[in-house]
Amino acid sequence: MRKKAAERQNDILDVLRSCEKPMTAYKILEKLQVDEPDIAPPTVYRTLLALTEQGRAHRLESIKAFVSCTCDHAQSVPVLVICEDCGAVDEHDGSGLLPKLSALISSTTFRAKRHILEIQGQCSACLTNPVN
Amino acid sequence: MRKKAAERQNDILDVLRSCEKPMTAYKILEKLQVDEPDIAPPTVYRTLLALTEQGRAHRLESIKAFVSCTCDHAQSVPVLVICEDCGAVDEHDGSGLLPKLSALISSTTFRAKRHILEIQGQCSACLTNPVN
DNA sequence: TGAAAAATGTTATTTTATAAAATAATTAGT
DNA sequence: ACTAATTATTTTATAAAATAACATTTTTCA
Repeated sequence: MRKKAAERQNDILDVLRSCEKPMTAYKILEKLQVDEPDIAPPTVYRTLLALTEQGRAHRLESIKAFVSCTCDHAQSVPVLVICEDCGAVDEHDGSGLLPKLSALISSTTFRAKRHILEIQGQCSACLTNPVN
Repeated sequence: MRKKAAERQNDILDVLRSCEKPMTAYKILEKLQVDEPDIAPPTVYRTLLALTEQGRAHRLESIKAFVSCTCDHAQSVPVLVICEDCGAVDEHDGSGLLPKLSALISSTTFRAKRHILEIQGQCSACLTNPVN
């Protein structure tokens, strides 16, 4: 008996929410395989593609991992702040940056479809309390 | 006879410059292997790491590829504009965005080390002349 | 010179991602 | 409601990207 896409999407969102840290596709796969041992990578990747297209999850391109969206899913410019030490990710809405960004690139001639804004560094917890 | 790191770095920069489009690590490897058939992936990755740390090349995280830097290598916030259709990449200096970015994240508590700004869309050439 | 450290090379493997084929579910026409 | 055509999903297999671990060479400097 096979699952509907929407149901799978919820399963994966549940996994992402239950782990505060970003998860790679294969980590997600492992979690799903606890209940459904036959699931294979393409199922996970396909579902993650749907989720990211809907804005319900984000892919952290710089660390090849995924998090669930914690802001407004409709926002067009998520800014993902990643702690290199503990892996925690914080999400902000970067819509306010769009005017400056458009000015920067030759926006009259380039049609932007997707903005990828990621910031890597150390979060306050890891700065305060090194060796995490 | 083995090559010095600086020489390898120049070799790879030459490859990146001679191809206007972004190159994956393995495409670079292929090019190098024309002259030096024994080169292996780690050599390429190590050299690319040095180049990106120096700011002489950039890694396009969202498409897993590399380009040579065309701006000031010292700039801290490269904005890489990628055409999804033809693959062309344009580089801009996004330092001017830093104040707004800092304001957005809790900059008093997060210490930013690296900014990843990539914009995907269609360049003017591909908009004007579809089916490239 | 020669021992220690640093840089580079090699082999093998791991991790990430997707192509292609197979199967199941759904839809639309009658 | 039945069945062919379409669409969606799963499965198998493999491709592509990245790195771990170890070996070797070069450099440094006592």
